[in-house]
Parts: sequence; C-alpha cells; structure tokens
Amino acid sequence: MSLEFAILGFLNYHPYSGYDLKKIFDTSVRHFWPADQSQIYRTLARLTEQGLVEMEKVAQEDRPDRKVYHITEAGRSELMNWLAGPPPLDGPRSAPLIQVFFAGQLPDEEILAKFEGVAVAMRAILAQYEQVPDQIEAYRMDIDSPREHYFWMLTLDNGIRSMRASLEWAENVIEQIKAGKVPQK
Amino acid sequence: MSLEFAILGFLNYHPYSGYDLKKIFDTSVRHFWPADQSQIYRTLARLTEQGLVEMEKVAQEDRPDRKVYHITEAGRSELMNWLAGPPPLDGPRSAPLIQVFFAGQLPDEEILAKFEGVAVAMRAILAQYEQVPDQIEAYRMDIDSPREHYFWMLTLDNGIRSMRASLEWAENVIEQIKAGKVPQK
DNA sequence: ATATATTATATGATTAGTCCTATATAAGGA
DNA sequence: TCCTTATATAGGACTAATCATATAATATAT
Repeated sequence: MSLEFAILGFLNYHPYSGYDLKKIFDTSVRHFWPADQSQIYRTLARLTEQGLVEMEKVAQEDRPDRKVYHITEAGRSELMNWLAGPPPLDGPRSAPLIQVFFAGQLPDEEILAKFEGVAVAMRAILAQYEQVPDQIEAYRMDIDSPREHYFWMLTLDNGIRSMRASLEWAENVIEQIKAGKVPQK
Repeated sequence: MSLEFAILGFLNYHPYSGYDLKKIFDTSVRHFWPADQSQIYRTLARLTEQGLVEMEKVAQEDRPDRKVYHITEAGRSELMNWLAGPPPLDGPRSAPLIQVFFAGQLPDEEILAKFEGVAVAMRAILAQYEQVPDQIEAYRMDIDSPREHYFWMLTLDNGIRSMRASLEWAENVIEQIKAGKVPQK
C-alpha cells in the first residue's frame, strides 16, 4: 500500500522509469522507506492495471528500452485523497527490543558488549543521515521547490530526533551496566 | 523469525499454551512487537516440527483441551545463541512519513490539521505506555525476577523516549506552520 | 582475455504478517 | 430467548516484502 503511494508521489513530480525510481528511492526516502527493486517494478505493473499510471515505451539504441511511467488523472486524485486522509499509523515493530526484553538471561559483560555494538550502529546511522541532505540536493535539480524541500527535510529531522533519543537510551543503559545498577537476579 | 524467538523467550520462563501466549504478548511486548493470534499458533506448530518446543496435551472438562508447549534443550540453545548474537537491525519503516514527504502538495490548513491529529495520536500512545508497567506487574506474579523486570522496563523506556522525540518533532512542525515559516512554493 | 559495473526490466520462490472465519462449550446478562 | 464474553485451537485467503536469478548490451578496468 505505502509503496504504491510513494511511487505515485514521485510520478506526480515527473515521469520516471522503474530504474529511475529505484535510484530516487535510494537517495531520498530510503531512511524511512527502503524499497526493493523487484517490488518497484511489480508495483508499477499493478498501478498500470489499475489505471493510476500509464506506460510510455522509450526506445534506446544499445540499451534495453525504457518504460517511462506517467501519472494519470485517476492516479493524481488517488494520491491527493490518500495524502489528505488520516496518517497510516503503523504499530511500531522493533526486533532488537526482543533481544533486550530477554537479555537478562545473558551475563553482564555480554549485555554490555551488545549495547555498545548497538550504540556504534546508531552513531553510524546518524552519520549516514548527515549525508541525506546532499543526496536530496542532487534530486532538487529535478524538482526545485522550496516548499517540497521543506517537507523532505522534515522526514530527515524526524529520523535524526528518533535516532538520537534511542542513542541516548542506549548510552544510559551502558552507564547503568557499568555502574553495576543492573539487578543480579 | 522474531516472533519465533519471542515465543522461545517466554517458554524459557515457563510452559504456556498458545492462548496464554497471546495474552502475555498483549500485556508485555505489544508496545514493540504486536502478535497476531493465528500467527502464534502457526509459529508454535513450526517450532514443534523443528524440535525446539514440545507439546503436552492437557485435557479439561467443559473446555477445549489445552496444548501446553515446553521448550526443549535444542530450543534453549537456539534462543541463547540468538540472544548472544548480533542485534537484528531492521531498517526503520514509517508509512506516516511518506505522507509527510509529499505533504507539500496540500494546503497549509490541511497540513496543520494532519500534524495536530498526529500529535493527539502520539499523546494517546504515550498514555498507553504509562499503563504497561501495571500490565507487566501482573505477569510478574509468574516470573518474579528483578533482573528480568529491569530489562522489560528498558524496552518501555525506549518506547517512551522515541515517542517523546517524535512528539516534540510534531509539535515543532505545528509551531512552524502557525508561524508561517513553511515556504509557500 | 577476463571480470566487473552500468543501464534496464522481469520472474520464481519464499517468508512474515493480517484478516476473517470456523469450531466447541459454558457462563452471564438483557 | 438471544447475545456476548471467555476459553481454546485452527485454517483459508491474501498482501507486502525479500532474495536470488535471468536476460541483454555496452563500457571500463585489470
């Protein structure tokens, strides 16, 4: 469902091929919605069946033909309805927290190592977030709208704030383990 | 995958039926890993096939027989290996952020209403989080270990910190919209 | 000569998860 | 009487997403 609307959102800016879309996803929304290449192609096929997009074949020499997709009027109104509708609140799922929930079974040193690993991974993700503006800047050549840009950056701000909160949590846990504040039984 | 280990984690505390497990999930880990009833039963069947748990039929008068599952030695070692292993880092997915990414297409009043709705929903979730300790307290009758309890509470602390960070983000956006700081084109 | 990367699309197989419904019995309330 | 709730398990149908692989031509590097 979500991928469908993300694709419609981009095609509402400009017509793109599946190949284009994969690259756009990887440099703009991957930080909160990674998309698989094969799923993008399959979703484009479905959107075409539903009449929400239209395919235009663009022949190329020496390369496979491009299939460039254009949003239709029906597609545009579907998108606007969804955008104006209620936010699709997803129950938060976090597989790492399952490990935390049962981590008491492990000895303290292993728990400490685990949380230190988690903190390192989180700092790496934060470092990656810092590169997103540059990546989006490249896409901005295509869509030069300060208003759109503002909302793109909001999604990044959300990611940074959430990740910082989780990192602070992990650092706090590390301190408590080091201070011997974890009950031993 | 994750559900498998969550179930093994609980069965490592104590033998339970599928029905028991559903109730335990709903009062302990739902805030970061909601589980569907039918999926719990199917996963128990698979774990039995794999020899990680064993089923014991407990006949009852007036009620359907209970199928109580016990963790096996193989199951216990699978669980401990997974617990000690690397955290299963999942790429963060947030469908609501897709709406935010393309929200520039909407007029400012609708965006404001959307974010105010999001803030209300987030405050409701925070309020629900406040009830989790009491729910877990009930389960504590079964597993009375301050050490386990400590890690259970850590998962809640993570949820609260993340949700607060997102709420602050939403409130910040609302302020900016009200202050007319969103570019108009 | 060989391997790898880039452009471009597509399918098969599988997994995880959701939603709905079925079945069976008893208790309690409207 | 009928409806709902609680206890207890299970299967069918479906969707979203992942992983691996196939095809085909060119360009570039080793």
